[in-house]
Amino acid sequence: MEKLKLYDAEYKFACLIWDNEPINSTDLVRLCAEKLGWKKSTTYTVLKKLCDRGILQNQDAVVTARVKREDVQKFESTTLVEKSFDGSLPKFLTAFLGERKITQQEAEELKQIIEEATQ
Amino acid sequence: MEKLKLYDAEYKFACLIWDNEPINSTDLVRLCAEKLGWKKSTTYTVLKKLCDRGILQNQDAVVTARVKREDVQKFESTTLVEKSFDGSLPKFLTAFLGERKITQQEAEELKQIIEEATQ
DNA sequence: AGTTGGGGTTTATCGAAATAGACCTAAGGG
DNA sequence: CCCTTAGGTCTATTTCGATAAACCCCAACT
Repeated sequence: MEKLKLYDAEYKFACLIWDNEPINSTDLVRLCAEKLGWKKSTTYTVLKKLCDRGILQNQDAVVTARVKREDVQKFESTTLVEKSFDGSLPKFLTAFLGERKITQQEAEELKQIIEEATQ
Repeated sequence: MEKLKLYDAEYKFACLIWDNEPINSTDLVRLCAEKLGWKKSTTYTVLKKLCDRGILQNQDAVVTARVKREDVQKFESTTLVEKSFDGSLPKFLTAFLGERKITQQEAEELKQIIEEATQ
């Protein structure tokens, strides 16, 4: 299950599905035409690839996701932190914040999340 | 100056420069051959592109960076958070941590970083 | 004068992501 | 019975990131 890597077009496509599943495939073609400017065959091509990779499924013209959005997000964020920050979350956070300032409230929220992940 | 986006090969290359600047271009060719398995022309091709984009510079065969590693890292992390998490750092953090647990010490470090960014 | 090595540029190749064209089959309506 | 439409496949085409081949200039050395 290591193919959680989605390319840009695939990711946008998957987002439409996460936001609308379960969705009929013909409706999906319409939606992609509208939101992404895709032709019918483009939609089916990408859909098939993601189905083959086990990310989505298409049964009786009903498309659903087999992989949760959070799993893909986690994969992406982990990949970035590993690639650019030695796997170090503090390094990531330092870079992300830079000179940026956050409000008291955001800070509390973040600390809460950290608290909950502390063993 | 909005072209801080580096592709994978470009990023690896830039890392070598950040780690070794200032570096003579011929030495850089050697280094890339060793570390990345690149031919001379590959090195010069990528070098030129990054110079044209203002990321690096090559003056009298001495290569240096014009953009700081931190700026690229900040751009990358910001881009990810915007693309996948609505620009919300808490959402990112939640996804990144998932079921993962962190040690007391890491938690302290993170909270410290947050503290410093709180206005 | 010929060769070697440093310092490059210009143009090409190659694979893969992104997108689409052409075509196919089955069901249903007039 | 023909035509349309839903639902889909298979095979291009286009684009671009990654990599390199071939070539060029010039200074130094022999």
